[in-house]
Amino acid sequence: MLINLCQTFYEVNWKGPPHLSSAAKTLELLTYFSTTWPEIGLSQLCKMAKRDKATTYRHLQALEETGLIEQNPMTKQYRLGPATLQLAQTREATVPRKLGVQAPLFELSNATGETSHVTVLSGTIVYELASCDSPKHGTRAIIDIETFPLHATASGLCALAFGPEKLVEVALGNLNRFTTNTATTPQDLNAAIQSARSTGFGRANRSYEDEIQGLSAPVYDQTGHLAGAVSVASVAARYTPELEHIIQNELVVAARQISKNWGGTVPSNIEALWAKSLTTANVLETAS
Amino acid sequence: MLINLCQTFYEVNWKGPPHLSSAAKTLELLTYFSTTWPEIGLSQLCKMAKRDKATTYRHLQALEETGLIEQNPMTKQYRLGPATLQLAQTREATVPRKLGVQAPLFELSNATGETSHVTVLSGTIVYELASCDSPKHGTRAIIDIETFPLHATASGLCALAFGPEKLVEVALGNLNRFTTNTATTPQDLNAAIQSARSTGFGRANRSYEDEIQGLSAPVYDQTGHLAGAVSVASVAARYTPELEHIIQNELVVAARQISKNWGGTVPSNIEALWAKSLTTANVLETAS
DNA sequence: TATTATCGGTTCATATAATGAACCATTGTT
DNA sequence: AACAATGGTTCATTATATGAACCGATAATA
Repeated sequence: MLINLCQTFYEVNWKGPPHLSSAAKTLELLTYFSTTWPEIGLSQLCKMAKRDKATTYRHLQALEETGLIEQNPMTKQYRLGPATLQLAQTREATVPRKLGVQAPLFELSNATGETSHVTVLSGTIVYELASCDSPKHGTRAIIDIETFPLHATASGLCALAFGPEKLVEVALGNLNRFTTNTATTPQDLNAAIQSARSTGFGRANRSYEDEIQGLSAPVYDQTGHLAGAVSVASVAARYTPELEHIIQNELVVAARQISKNWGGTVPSNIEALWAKSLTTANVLETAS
Repeated sequence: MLINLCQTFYEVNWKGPPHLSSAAKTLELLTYFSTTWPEIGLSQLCKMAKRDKATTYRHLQALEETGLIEQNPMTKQYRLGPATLQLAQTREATVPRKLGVQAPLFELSNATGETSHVTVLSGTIVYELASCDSPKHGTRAIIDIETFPLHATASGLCALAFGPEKLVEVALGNLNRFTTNTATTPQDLNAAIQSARSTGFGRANRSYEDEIQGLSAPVYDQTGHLAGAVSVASVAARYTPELEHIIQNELVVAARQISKNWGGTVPSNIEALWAKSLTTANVLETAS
């Protein structure tokens, strides 16, 4: 698992896998480049990756030969290269994902007044695919990570609850604490997964970031398996049962639409869970 | 140099570099995926890359761990993964290129009635960045390669003529013949380079594909060095001096605009070459 | 101006990690 | 039922990656 959640604090808590293939080590370098840190010098990258300079240099050269990175001729620092654009173009031509996501996300953000985003599951990693802000509120959730921890985010919980079983093992092996609410014991995590499996929604109640409440619904593609999740990240301070009800309704709409755009459909057991959840929510709402 | 110009004919003429690092061999696998061949099985990929199955499998696993490729759960074949989208997003946020290219390309195709495209130079490789068709003619050039040979394309000649000197050596080491017009001797190549240096335009007269005539102008970025080229690919059958004159005029406009959008300017010596070329063309035109 | 501390890049003996022939388990075809 | 594909795995061999020390250049420090 090659995840760098927060490059800024790379010094602390680095615990690299004991044995990585040379190729994997080379590819891992790519994860250090981000929009917040787009250019990295050789020495800096060595510190980040905790690797030798000569090795890192050779790895960078391999990446440069294929155009995945390039050297800024002015600063001598390295940055992602044009080959990345090629690959993305081919990927999107092969498996159009972003295309089927824009409109539903826009609707979702509009209807809820909150930030929405879509993630995709590939292997054991949950990736950010697209996100959409709502201008309704001054404060809003900002999605600035690229890979989502399975155990601490609504998207991740969706993957755990409705994706391949092996994911749970992976998640159990990596129960990082992000906030006081993060599930860091197998018991807590299983409870969260069970909750998702009984409601049809992944829920992250300030478990990844303080003040952010995430709610998430699974999305399917033509394989019939879980392909990702669509989520709404709300500012916890203004989270109410009414808002949750709205979000759940809109999530269901978006999840259906995105699944359709990806060539799949939401399985009937998930639809049943949603129907139950929404009815219950309705009851609660009318009771209040 | 990791170039796979035409994966369809991988069987013939494969002559891989003698020694590649493991990482480089892993990355090379990425080049076999294209829009025309988006999914590749393990055995097939072994044949293409002329590599052992076990090795290829391990390489694929490394790529899969980072999300650069994924396995289609239905067919078990491999395809590019979602991480490619992440990288492209970061790249475009770091070095906006496509953004500054769309409008000028559209204008260029419109004004010339031909297919136009922009390439970027990274290291010693010329990459396709974007292209734009014109609906004017039924027959039109289709750009379906991703990396452009230096010695046989207009874009490549621009890079050789106006880019770093070392490119020439690289090009001389790889004088593949594509058509009967391809420059396959150092003499021919030098003549083509000199022609570009004296006119300010790269020219590929059916040297890469039969029936395609390419014309190309250099583009610059904030470093002050050549960053790429903007080109028009015409169907040779309808290529006339008048059309060439139009294309040259429009190329100059596009090259200036794209350079500006990329934070650079066209150097005055190039501008001088263009001024001379266009005047000469004018004379020819009025004379005819 | 000399000193020091960076930086990106290079070398070479060492030992670790990549390799591929042969293997297995499935699947689909004849 | 035999065959020929496929994706995936094993393990002895050895080729390949590694990193401490080094270089030259640049830039800040004294």
